[in-house]
Amino acid sequence: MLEPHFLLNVFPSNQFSPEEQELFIEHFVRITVKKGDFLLKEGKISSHYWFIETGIARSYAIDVDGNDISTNFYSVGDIVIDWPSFFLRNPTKENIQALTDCVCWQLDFDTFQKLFHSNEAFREQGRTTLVGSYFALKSHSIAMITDPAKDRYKKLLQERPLIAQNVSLKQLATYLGITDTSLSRIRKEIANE
Amino acid sequence: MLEPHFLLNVFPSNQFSPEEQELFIEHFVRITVKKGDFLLKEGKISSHYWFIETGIARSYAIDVDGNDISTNFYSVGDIVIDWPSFFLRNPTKENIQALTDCVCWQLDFDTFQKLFHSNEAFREQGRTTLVGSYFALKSHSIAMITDPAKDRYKKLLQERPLIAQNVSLKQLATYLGITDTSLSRIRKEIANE
DNA sequence: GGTATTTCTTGCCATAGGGCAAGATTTTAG
DNA sequence: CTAAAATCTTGCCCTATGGCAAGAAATACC
Repeated sequence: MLEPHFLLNVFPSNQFSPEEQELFIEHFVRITVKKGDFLLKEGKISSHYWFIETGIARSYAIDVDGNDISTNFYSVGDIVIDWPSFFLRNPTKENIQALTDCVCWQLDFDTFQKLFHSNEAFREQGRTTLVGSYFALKSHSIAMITDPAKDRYKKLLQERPLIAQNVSLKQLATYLGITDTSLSRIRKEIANE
Repeated sequence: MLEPHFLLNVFPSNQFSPEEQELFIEHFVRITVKKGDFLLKEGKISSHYWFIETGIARSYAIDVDGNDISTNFYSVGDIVIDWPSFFLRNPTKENIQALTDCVCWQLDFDTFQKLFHSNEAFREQGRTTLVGSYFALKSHSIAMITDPAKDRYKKLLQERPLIAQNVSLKQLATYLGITDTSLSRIRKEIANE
């Protein structure tokens, strides 16, 4: 029995016609990435984005003191994209690295533009996805102000268990805005509750 | 001598044809807002956005403990929009309030959609503006982790002096993720440098 | 112009989380 | 299978920032 194409989850039939599905799918390229490989490196202009079929990835920025700060994590079904670099055609300040071997579906900027300006449904979905990322970022950003570190970690555990359980302490900690030492203590506290 | 229309700054002639400029401008409505009035209230679905011709505004969210957290400030030339509520048609969690009397140019969702799907230049600009907001939010969010409060305040002073000098201590402080007490002390330290 | 209200400053002490370093544990790689 | 490297835990003490409350200053209002 033939598996349905992974990208049908991304372009589901309740939102896209069969013709649209076929059109979009034929423009994506399947790539595989080894653990540790980079999808994007600081200083480059991002010319692609990806949907993850299998695996986990992380984006991070390097601050003035050389510390590595996780900005996001990506797992199955997620879009992996550096929005500003991809759309503003700027050199990025972020790195995106595979934390495990990954299978991804890749689209390049020019192809994206063609689809974006020619197909209304694609356009609406693109905009919705971007706004969704914006909303997630804002929620995280507000939580950093209002919630104590332990609550932020608990939320991550609940909302993204796959991430919380498969990413190293250090990398999770910087995403939560704390040190690995503190996160270790928080885990201990939670274990004792 | 006739003043050029304010919106020509928003749709400059190096990016838009005279026909496009006229098309866009005729769809915007000029509104005035009194100090203290709300452009948007928590729970509503945002159906408009605005460009500020004169005045200052602030958006804020109320956290679980009832504290008011500033999420952004807006001054002359800025777009005032709740991206998620406007595009996802969700009830918003934010409030947007005029801090001074304001003159704004307003566009409604349906008109926006019509222009967005019919005009490529409008679409490109809309996307660029949204990505710009995303980038600003991400920068602020990373700074909250990597920079001490004093540096964050100095950056605000430098990048948005009009805001830093015209918004109350309390409202600035929550935006920076600290208390008004701490910001007061930071100001004192800076004054003594 | 004077009173009420809001905003800002400051002191005192409390606390979340950080810095460092040693040791324990787990993972990686030959 | 074993050694090296990476990751995680823990102790000790430190620092940035918070909480509260009183007084000072600025602003709004009649």
